[in-house]
Amino acid sequence: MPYTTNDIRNIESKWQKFWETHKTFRVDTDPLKPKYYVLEMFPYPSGKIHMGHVRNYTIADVIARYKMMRGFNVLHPIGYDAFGQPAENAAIKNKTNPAEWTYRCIKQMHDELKKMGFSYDWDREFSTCDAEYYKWNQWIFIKMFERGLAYKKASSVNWCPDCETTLANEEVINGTCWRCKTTVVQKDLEQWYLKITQYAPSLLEDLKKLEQWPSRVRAMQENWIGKSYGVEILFKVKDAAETISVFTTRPDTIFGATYVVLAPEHSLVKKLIAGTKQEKETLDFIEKTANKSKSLRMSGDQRKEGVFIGRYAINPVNNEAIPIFIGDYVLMEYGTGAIMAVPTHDQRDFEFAKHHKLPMRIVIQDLKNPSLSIEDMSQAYEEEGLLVNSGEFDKTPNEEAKKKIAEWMQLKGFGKLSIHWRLRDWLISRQRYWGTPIPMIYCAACGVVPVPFHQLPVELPKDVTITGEGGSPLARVRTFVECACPKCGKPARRETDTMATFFDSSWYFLRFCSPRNNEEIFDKKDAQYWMPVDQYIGGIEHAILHLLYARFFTKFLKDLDLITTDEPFTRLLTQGMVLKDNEVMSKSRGNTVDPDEVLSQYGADTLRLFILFAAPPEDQLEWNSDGLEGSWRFLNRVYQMVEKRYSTTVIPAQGGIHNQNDADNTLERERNAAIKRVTQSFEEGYKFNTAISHLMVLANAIDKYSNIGHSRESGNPDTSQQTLLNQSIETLVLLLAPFAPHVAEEMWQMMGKSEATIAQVAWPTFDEKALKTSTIIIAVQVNGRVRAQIQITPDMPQEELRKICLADPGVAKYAQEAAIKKFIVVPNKLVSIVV
RNA sequence: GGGCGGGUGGUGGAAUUGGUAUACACGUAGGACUUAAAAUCCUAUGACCGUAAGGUUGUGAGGGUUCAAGUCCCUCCCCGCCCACCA
Repeated sequence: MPYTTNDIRNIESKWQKFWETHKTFRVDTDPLKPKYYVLEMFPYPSGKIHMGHVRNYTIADVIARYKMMRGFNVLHPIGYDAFGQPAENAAIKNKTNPAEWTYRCIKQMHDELKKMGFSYDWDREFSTCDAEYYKWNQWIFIKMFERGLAYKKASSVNWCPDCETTLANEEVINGTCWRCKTTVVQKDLEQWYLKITQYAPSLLEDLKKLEQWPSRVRAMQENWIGKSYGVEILFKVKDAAETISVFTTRPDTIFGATYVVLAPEHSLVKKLIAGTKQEKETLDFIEKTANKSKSLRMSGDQRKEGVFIGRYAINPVNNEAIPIFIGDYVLMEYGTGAIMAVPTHDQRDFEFAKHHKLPMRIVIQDLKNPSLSIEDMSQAYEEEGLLVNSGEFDKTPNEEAKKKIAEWMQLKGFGKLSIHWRLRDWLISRQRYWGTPIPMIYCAACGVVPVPFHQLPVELPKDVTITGEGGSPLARVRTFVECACPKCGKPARRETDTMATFFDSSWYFLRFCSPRNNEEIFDKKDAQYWMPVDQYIGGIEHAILHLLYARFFTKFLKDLDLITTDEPFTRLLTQGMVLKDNEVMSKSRGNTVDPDEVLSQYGADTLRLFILFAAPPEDQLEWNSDGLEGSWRFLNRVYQMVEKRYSTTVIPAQGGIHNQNDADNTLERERNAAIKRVTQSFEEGYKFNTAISHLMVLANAIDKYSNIGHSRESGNPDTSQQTLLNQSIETLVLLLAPFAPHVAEEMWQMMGKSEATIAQVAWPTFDEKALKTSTIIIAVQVNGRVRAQIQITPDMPQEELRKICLADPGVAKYAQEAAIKKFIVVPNKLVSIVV
């Protein structure tokens, strides 16, 4: 019977219904069974799933199903990262409510995921916009507040004029808003921050534990956290009481410091310029810089601007008076907001010094080319060398001098060793509606007061008009804003900012452990059993933000003694992008392929199989509809193979295998080899593309064997051959089950197996002995060229092998016994003869 | 500028980690079946020379180590991603 699109629809919906009614993938905490927690990065519910989702979730599903067949208690949940701006934009556009729009999208997404046949425990499904979930966001926030990890601070923040909200540093991409690409500007605001910097040392240190993360993700996090060792050096200001502290990682160049630069916002600047001739010029410059957006200031190829402020600093190592500048290339947020400038050995200082015609002094000489001179320099010399013009440190290699000078300065009291981090505290306030309300109350008498636990959740008011203009929508809802102070009971005002959505996704994997618990954030016992996530899967775009925040929250919750693990994700897989015509598939490019259309034409199994077969999971995947057709053909072939064998005749399933001839042995070997290789591709790095190729090899072998069987003169193959054939097909179906679960179920049922669902049948095992062959073919090389293929018995002794080799005409043509210099044997692989 | 990946047939990709390069698929060509088409099946398929047997060559380029290199070492070119005035 041909296998049609209609058959597929029927088969797939039949088994989806079966899994649903039997709750096949529902799991509970069971301390007697080994657990396995597979998780994909949950989706933002935009309504439709795209190929990126399909790829991500298919990879996760195949792993989950495999682990299930290996006997693990597998937790494989799904939820929705449902807060965020698109819902507000859609609400404005469609004149609806963000909640309504979001829940409609979730429903649609839920149905699409079901059609893919993913093995989720649907009983654990939730959305972050459910009050039952975000209540615990608020709870975490208050716990952080109580420990000083959530705090309010006025500062210059990144502001997106289009979204009318603040952005975290991590959300500013090349000076633009990560969401709408509008140029980000600076604005002074009072905002809530999370003190992630307190965890910087452990976030960095514990990266070492994450051996099963891609090295590039670890490297990206390491760069982002950005630990640097250096020295804070104190420069006294000439004729003043003030001292400037500068941070440097290059103390070896201190003798070459010819000026000092402060950030324009530096707190000392106004004090130092009071009454100087340069006062007005300096103030003008500060004003000018403040109007420049931070992104513009931070882009590297900007000309370095600055002005002399009319004051001098004393270099502590040589008592030289050097001018003090303010410059836009010095950032207040990093280090101490002040630098010592060594133009000869720092490119930025070099450019600044050239522009302002400032003095330079070489303090490191190039070992290979010792004629380095200021006149000839066209750029700073940042390589290694020996110190010169550096007093007692002359002739010291600069790497060594770094340490020596740092220690010497510490001893003399000129400075102290210090460590600086690139990581900044995380700004989480958003002036938006569709997010978790920050559970804080402002009371004129009591100050900032957290909402008490029994009043949680602080629910989002339902009837709010979203216009996208005029700042936070919540601020205009009187019934929301006006409240009683929990401490003194007097009228107070509620915080109207909501949390950044990254907050929601920083701990959802814990909530999946006990999603219906309304008394606690999660059940400690459940979390203890399921955590950490054994396999996490998602896009590389989350390498920094989400993964760093999730690690931070995990560490914090561990410090609250709620969990025992300090890292959330043991193993991480970052799947590659889906491309079409060599470009990333995206709506804006208009080159998307709708999974829904593929589903209605080919069904989920074909789509799953293609997407896994076309490329290894971590690589980019080029969409190819011909390849899709190929996956369809393969499934069809296997289906017909099973149907032909099991639907018409009853086949005796009894009897052992007594392999009689080469064909029998070959098939049995291929069967075992397929089990071995497919299993390996799961256990050693998820090479699903080769796993599927091994399934195809087995299918080819079965076909070949059946064809021989039909042409046998003796007519029907005997019982043992029937059994071998059945067993091989059975193996093929079992190995196929994680990849194409619907067809596999159907075939399993057709085969009359007693188990209700193949998803719970044990994964097949192989016998190493069956992989052996009685004869093998090896290559014979003469002087590195393959000259013959010879058939030998395994592990043949060298003398015999030598005879056989030389007797081969192809070898004899190039090598005679007398001329042999070397005779190298790679056991059971090849022979290499040197003449 | 810094970090991390890559570069293999017409295409997607394999290669047991130094041991017969191109598994498996896609595509293409030829054939079978068919009134015909689709579907399916069979055969061939890195390039070059040759009717063939066979030979030469071949994993971005060039060198090296080795009996043997896609894999190791050196020099260089190109592509992708991430970070970047971070002192």
